[in-house]
Amino acid sequence: MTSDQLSSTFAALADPTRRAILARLTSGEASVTQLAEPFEMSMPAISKHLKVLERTGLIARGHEAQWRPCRLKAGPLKDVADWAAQYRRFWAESFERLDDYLRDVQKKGKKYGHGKHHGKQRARIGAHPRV
Amino acid sequence: MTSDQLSSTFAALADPTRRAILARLTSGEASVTQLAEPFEMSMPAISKHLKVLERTGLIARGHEAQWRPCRLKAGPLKDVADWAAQYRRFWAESFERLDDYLRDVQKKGKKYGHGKHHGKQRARIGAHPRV
DNA sequence: GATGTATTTAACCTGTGGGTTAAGTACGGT
DNA sequence: ACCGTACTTAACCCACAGGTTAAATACATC
Repeated sequence: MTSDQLSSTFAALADPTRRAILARLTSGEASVTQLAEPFEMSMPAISKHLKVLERTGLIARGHEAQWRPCRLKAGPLKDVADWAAQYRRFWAESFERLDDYLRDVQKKGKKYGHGKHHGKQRARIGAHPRV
Repeated sequence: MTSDQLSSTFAALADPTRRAILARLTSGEASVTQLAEPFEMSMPAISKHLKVLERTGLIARGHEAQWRPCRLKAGPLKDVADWAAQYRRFWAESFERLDDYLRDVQKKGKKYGHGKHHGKQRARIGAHPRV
């Protein structure tokens, strides 16, 4: 999972129309026209959205007569979930308090660094998350 | 959690520089200059990235002398994790096979609908995900 | 082979995202 | 008071995302 793949996945998910399409596909395969139906949007627009989702690997497309049925491919969503899970401890309430405490402690030491030589800061807890 | 908030969070996370900044902030508060240091990018560029992260609620900023220390606010990441978790069963390998089976079953029934009257499809498993 | 349906492609418009440089603001130290 | 440091704002550029309409493609049916 390269950083670029994650970037395109997030970019794809940033559009509510595309998220709605994914949601719709959880109840099964659907044709382009069926997917377009809930939206006040031209077919080519939907077609573009589907192309984005396909490039990102979030859907796969079939080829039956004149239909191009879409089905959900949730693989990249696991990457998203895994990425976000790295920050789990930072949204846990208990950690918030711990963080405040650690910040106070840190305050006693040297901060930011004035002028050219600012010491590299150390990680305080756990390993560094993947980007 | 409105759909728009989720959209801006995903949009914010779609940029690798911003994700790197978040990762850096897991090891504690940092000044803008410190955050900028790893990147071959002008300060204003970093400043803009921070503004995006702040608007999205992913960081909060302090005000100490001429420094604007940033700290991580992981709240929105929980929303991301929760959203992605809705699709958990779709990336589980076991489900893939189940899905294939169900798709075959469905194939026996009417498909897509020819002409005007295509029947509304039913959800097959569980509830509909939030968008 | 003409017609209708499903979908994509092409050409185009507009807004915005991410970068730049240059100037402005705010603060501390001497 | 002046200088250096930290950071933001302003003005600008360019690429691209998301939408449009109109035309092209692919297939099924009559």
